[in-house]
Amino acid sequence: MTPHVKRDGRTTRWEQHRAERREEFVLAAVRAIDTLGPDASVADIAAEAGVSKPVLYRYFADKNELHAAVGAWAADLVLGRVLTAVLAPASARDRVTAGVAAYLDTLAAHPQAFLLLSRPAGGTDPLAAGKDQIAAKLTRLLGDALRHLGGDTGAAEPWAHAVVGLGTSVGQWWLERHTVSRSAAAGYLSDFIWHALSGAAAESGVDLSRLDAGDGEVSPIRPAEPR
Amino acid sequence: MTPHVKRDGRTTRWEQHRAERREEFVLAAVRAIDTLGPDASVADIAAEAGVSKPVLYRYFADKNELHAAVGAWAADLVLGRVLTAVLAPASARDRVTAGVAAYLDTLAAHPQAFLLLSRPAGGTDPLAAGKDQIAAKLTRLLGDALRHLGGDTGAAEPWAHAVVGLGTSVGQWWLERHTVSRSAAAGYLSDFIWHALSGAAAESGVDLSRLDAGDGEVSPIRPAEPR
DNA sequence: AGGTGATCGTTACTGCGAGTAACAGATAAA
DNA sequence: TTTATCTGTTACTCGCAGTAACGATCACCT
Repeated sequence: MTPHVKRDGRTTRWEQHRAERREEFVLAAVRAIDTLGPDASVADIAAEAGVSKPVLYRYFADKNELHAAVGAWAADLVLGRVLTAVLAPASARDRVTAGVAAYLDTLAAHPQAFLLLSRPAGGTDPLAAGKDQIAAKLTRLLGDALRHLGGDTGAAEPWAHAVVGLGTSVGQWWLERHTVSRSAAAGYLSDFIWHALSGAAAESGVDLSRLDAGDGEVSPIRPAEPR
Repeated sequence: MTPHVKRDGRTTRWEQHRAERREEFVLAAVRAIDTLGPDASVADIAAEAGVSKPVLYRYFADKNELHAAVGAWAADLVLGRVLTAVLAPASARDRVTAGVAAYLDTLAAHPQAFLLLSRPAGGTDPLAAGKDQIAAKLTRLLGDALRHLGGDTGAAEPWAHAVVGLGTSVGQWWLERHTVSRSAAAGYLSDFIWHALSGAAAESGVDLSRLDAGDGEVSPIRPAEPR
């Protein structure tokens, strides 16, 4: 891990700076997308950041990578908010409800960005990245819970993807046509998720509603692990 | 509704033919996408159909419309298969299971096309069309069931979107990494959906497992209503 | 028979947006 | 002072969506 070829101070001194600028460009992209919609061109984003295209391309190999970074940013945002809500001490059901509420709040703050989030893989890899990131976290969460309760841990991954897909789909629907209030949407959504999980638990003889917070079924929040 | 301007035989005689050719082009698009992946260009599709681009553009205003048509085609396919499974006479739970199995079978037959299906809206309207079509059908189905059972019919639409999103997300996950067998995936998926629905029903005092087929909670399959 | 209105199809273009080349200045480590 | 790496620019290439313009065919109509 020590310097490989040359690596004198002239090489290394920029590294922190690079990370900061990259982050700055991601935020500019989010701003541009919030304003211009998810089809904002690279030139638009560069303009929003106050630079010209080639500068952006020094930080991101192509548009997909930029989009992926935006996806990761959004995923961190939701994950952070939802996890703090879900891990708060309360009954299991209340925690689900709180998590869903936090989710919809976050969506409402950046509608355009989240519409982008729901446009995932062609065959290549546009920005499923964000969703996968969330799904991975959820998989661990569910897996731990299932193990703790003695259920079938194989269910963790499919269910995690189910919850993510369900969330993006309902979220998108709610963002596009606001036919119901946020709280109503949150209610329907959390009922659905709660019943799915607790019903499955009940079937293996576990009463989920007795599960309390801080129950060790989940690891603490970690600050956006590097990709 | 009688001829508006001129409409002699020379105008009308093509109408059936147009519909047939359009369908033919949709199938060619499906083939091209199955082969070349979801990023197949319009030229690729035209080549697959044995024509040149402008011909395609006589039938579809732009690429989105073509994609939307592919989405609609796929939606019809799944809807057809899933509905016949779901409407077959059996216990409610078995019907859910059968529906999910039919769904995964259909996915497996056209993986590429369905990966395309899950790449929906920018802000414009790429091919959310197909998903919306399914969601609409599901909304009616659930709405009728809820009304029949005296539940809150407002839940129908969010839940329909939840089921669609859940299905595409898990479907995509399963197509990309086949980490579990089809039947296992089907099991996890149908458990999830079944518990979500029956749990919600139970909460309003209804025992869903007593619901039998042909219960009038659903209208018969209709042959792909024109858009 | 001969004109007409619609299709069939082609090749060759425009135009936009992603990504690149090439070049010039700044700054701090060596 | 040289050197490595950043800063940034303008002006290009190139691929693909979509269009223009043209000619052929064939059944209907008069």
